[in-house]
Amino acid sequence: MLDERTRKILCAVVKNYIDFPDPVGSRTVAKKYSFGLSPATIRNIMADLEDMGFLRQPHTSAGRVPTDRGYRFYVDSLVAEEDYANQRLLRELHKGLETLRDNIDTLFSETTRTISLLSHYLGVAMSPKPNIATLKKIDLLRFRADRIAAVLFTDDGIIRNKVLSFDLHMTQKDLNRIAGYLNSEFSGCTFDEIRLKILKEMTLEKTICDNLISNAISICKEAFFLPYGDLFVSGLSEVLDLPDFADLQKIRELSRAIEDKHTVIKLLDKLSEADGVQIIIGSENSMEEMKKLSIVVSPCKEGNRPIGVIGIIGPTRMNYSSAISIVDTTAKFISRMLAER
Amino acid sequence: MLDERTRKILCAVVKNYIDFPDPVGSRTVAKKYSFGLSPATIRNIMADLEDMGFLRQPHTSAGRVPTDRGYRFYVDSLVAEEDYANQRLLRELHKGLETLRDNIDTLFSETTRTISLLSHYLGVAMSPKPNIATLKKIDLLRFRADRIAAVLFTDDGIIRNKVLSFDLHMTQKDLNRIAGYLNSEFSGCTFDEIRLKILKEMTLEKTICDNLISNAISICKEAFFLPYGDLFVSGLSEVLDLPDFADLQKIRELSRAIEDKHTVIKLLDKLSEADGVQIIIGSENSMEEMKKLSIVVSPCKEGNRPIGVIGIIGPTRMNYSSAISIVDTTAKFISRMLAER
DNA sequence: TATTAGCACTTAACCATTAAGAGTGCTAAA
DNA sequence: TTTAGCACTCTTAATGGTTAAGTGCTAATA
Repeated sequence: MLDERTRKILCAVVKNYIDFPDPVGSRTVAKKYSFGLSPATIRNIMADLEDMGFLRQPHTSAGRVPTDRGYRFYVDSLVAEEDYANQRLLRELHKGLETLRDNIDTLFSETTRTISLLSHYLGVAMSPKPNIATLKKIDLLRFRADRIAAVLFTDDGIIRNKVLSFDLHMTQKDLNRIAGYLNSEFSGCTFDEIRLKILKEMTLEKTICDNLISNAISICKEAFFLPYGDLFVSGLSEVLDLPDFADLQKIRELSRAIEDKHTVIKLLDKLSEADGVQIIIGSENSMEEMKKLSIVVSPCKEGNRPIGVIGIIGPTRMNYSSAISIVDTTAKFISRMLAER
Repeated sequence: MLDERTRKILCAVVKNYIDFPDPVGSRTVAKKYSFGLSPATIRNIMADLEDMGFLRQPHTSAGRVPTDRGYRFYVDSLVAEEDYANQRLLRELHKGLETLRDNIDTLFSETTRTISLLSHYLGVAMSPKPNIATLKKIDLLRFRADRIAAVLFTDDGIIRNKVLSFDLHMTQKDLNRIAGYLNSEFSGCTFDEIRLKILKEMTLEKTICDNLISNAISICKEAFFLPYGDLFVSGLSEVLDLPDFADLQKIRELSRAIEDKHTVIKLLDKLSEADGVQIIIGSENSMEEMKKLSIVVSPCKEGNRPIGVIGIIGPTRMNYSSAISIVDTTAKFISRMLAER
């Protein structure tokens, strides 16, 4: 569709605009990216690119600026080169995160910090949601007079606990028996499956005479309904230095976007099951507040199972090359680390 | 020191400046706050107040603006009136937080959201730090091949768990015995005390022949060193609408201030042991990035024991009256809720 | 036919100037 | 002691002129 020369000029414009936040003129392209063409020729080509929707002019007689479609073209033609920066990144990750292996929340929150420091954009991470984790073991422990603490062990290696109110008095022995029953019944099932089973059990309505089972079910009703994965964002002070957010309105939009955690979680969730780095540019985004931002994310996986998502949020004028490489390296590092434990 | 009339004029200036973000002129004060004095007289008094350091002029021939000292005077003379807004606040709190009682982290993060929504400033909260909690019970559970999960119950009602690496193979029975030993030894002690005891034990150096005790100690070495209380901040998009943060530099300072979690935690920590609402105005703040911000905080207590801190961060030109009332009401609400469980 | 040089035109950004408006300090009168 | 009046200061917004960057178009050129 685009011939070689046109393609190169488009990339040159995008690249230059990423490096310097001003509209790119034909002269600049001619000078900096020795095509052996005069500004006039390049002007013609740029006008074509504008017609095709890859570039646009902020106003008549300004230089050109990439559209989201232009960025998309550039990104697709990018091969994320594993450069020396990755070495530095890996060292950084080792130093900062190695000890956090067993505390997923801290791990993810520190990861966002590291990512944002290195990329100078926002670092984001979503910790694993419980519903596809499979239960390995449940322990029930007495706690205060009328409370039970359910400690849930899952194959994602995260220990979750939930406090349940329970008016009946039960000894630790009772609880152990119930836990034993639940383990035999549910271990190996995912949380989703367990919830389904419980609902079925409850609708069966057969008068459950077995006290143990009836108690077990009331416990389950609460225990397996856990909060969704958490969202971590950091690096606001990094992006405020970018000229893209020099204007108050932009900052407002950005902060509204990242404070709407619920929507961001849903967004990241969709991306958590794919493989490798994924990029969403500006208007490609379904989330209203994000239509002027780009996202570069990668799922973290332990084996095949998604265990969270990490990524970068920044302006559409983002250094995609470096962002991709940082996200990719970090996601792989974390995946490897989690697999090793 | 200040006569009645002077005091009233000072308060009028501060109040007006809080309501409208422009320097306050003598005419405005004369008109709006019927003192029965002409602008000229008020001008004289305002000049006096400036000499005394309660007001200042942004530039010659502008109206007056309160200094930090001026705000301080105003705040000290404020009686936080429990007004109808509190009723609304309480309803809001009931609706939003009641179900979260047993999940402290979610409770605190939701609280910041509620506070920021109501106050239109930043909501902050620090969840309890573990070091002054007293241990009620510890359970040790086998987990994967070489890991042990320590589940810690404390009198602040929070269940903490920590994963320990441990190369020796131990059965659940072994662990139960060790847990029993630890419970008999440490329950009723604060984490601080426990850490001290362990250190002492370790330096005793007497060849510990008892396998159980030696294992118990290695477990303790890890188990009782827990991450510090967490900091929650939300409501950035609220404050961005304030004229006080109309300028980029201010926003940068603010975001740097709240991203430096470590320092903020230290700051809040200091305030967590006092009683009731505390207010720090601008330059009174020891934290460099906060010298242009004000903080209104209150500890949450369960009985006598601090269990966290909640508060508001905003510009020095803050509606102190409403901020105080919101923080006070919320802190009391949470304290009561925690005590009831 | 594809490229280039030249030129008129557009626009934003910058600067200085101006005028309006708000508020002060000072002085003199009440 | 308070107030009225007035000259003065400073900010803000509007105005207009200039500059620099960059375009689109046309005509010449390889």
